[in-house]
Amino acid sequence: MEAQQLQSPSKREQQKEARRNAIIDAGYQEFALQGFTATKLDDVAVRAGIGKGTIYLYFDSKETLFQEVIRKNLFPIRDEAQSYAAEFKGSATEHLTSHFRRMYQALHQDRMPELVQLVMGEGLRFPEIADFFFREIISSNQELIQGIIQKGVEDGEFRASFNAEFTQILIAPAMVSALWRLQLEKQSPLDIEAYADTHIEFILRGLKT
Amino acid sequence: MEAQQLQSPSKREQQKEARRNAIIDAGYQEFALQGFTATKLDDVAVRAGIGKGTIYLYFDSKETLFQEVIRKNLFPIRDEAQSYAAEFKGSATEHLTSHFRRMYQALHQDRMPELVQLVMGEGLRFPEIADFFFREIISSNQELIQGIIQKGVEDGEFRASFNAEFTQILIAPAMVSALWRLQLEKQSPLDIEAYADTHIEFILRGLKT
DNA sequence: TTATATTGACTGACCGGTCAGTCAGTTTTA
DNA sequence: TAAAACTGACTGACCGGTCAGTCAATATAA
Repeated sequence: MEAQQLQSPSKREQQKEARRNAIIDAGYQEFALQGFTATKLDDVAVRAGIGKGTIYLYFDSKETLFQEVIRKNLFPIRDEAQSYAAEFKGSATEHLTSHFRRMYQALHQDRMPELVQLVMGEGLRFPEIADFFFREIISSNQELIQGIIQKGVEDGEFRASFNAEFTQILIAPAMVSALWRLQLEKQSPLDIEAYADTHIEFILRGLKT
Repeated sequence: MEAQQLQSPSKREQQKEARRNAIIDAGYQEFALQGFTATKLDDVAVRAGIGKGTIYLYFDSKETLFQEVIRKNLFPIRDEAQSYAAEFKGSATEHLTSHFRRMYQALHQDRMPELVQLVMGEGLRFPEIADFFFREIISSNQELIQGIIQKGVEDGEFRASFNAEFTQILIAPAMVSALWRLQLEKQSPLDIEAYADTHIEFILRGLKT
């Protein structure tokens, strides 16, 4: 029995895992659409195709579900960025360029802009999420960029005088582009391709020796 | 009698104006502290030292009050920036430097970081506020910066190849610094002075010929 | 000047709608 | 058939918005 469980989860366990993911998925879509406070668990349940009570078999509270939604959706992005960076072969300039290109791609795919707004607008009010977000996402990205810059300095590609402590200066325009696309597109459409090009060129120019 | 009313407002009229401002003030503080959705009009009333019903003698709804709070607090900043820019004498480099210094000062004074988060997180969900914010604040600031850059290009201080359409790239790091200060200070304190210095230097380096 | 009438600013108890969270009963699985 | 999973009607707290009544400020009358 135990051996069988280790080899392949029972039908029940598979079902449970599927349910859990369905709820997180539905939560993601509703939270992204409505924001945390305005999201109704009834709607999440309908979207997941289950009864509301079932949610409470998998999560303690709306807040817990919210945290899990954020977690589950940001982890893959971080992991992918890290493994990509670890394997990258090329100059610091090339690396930085491709890192930011991938960042733009990630930030504008699917419901990421909504997630950015969610985290910035409401998420950071939850200490747990602010903590998680900083520790797992921001820090990781900062260290990654700092690593690239340091290599660039060592190789003589980048100047040493830029205070690499402040990677926010490099990243912020990308975050803002996601928010803009989401909320101010009507007032003033943004050509993300051109924006990203301009931004990356600006960064390189600011860092080059 | 009528003459007297024109010269100095009656006691009632003074009272009315004072009340209105007290409510906006109280609303500002509560909204900044709790966010729009979580703010209770009861609390606003208590803070303003009045009954809840009174709010509805001055504003149609919670949303209207919110709009007025945003408006009242952002107008002065915009106006000051505009008149300062109009009178500025000096090179484009000096002008851009001082413009951004003033922007940092404005963004980090009083409850401005909270206001930034409020607008970015919840405000933009209200089309009216997104519209107002874009039309009265962002546009104005963009045009101002574009003007400075253009002068810099004409005077040969700045390169012509930067796409000045994307002023967001220049501004975003300042906005993000306000959010950081507000929410991520615990995880990783930010030295705003040094940050602003680095940012401004980075901008100039990116624009200079 | 004093007494009376009118105005309108203000109040807070109240109402109706909403929704997170619960639990007794039902269905599914092993 | 026992246990586990699931359900959705229900509850109670919450809160934006209302309105009948109060009272201070002002206008009018005596």
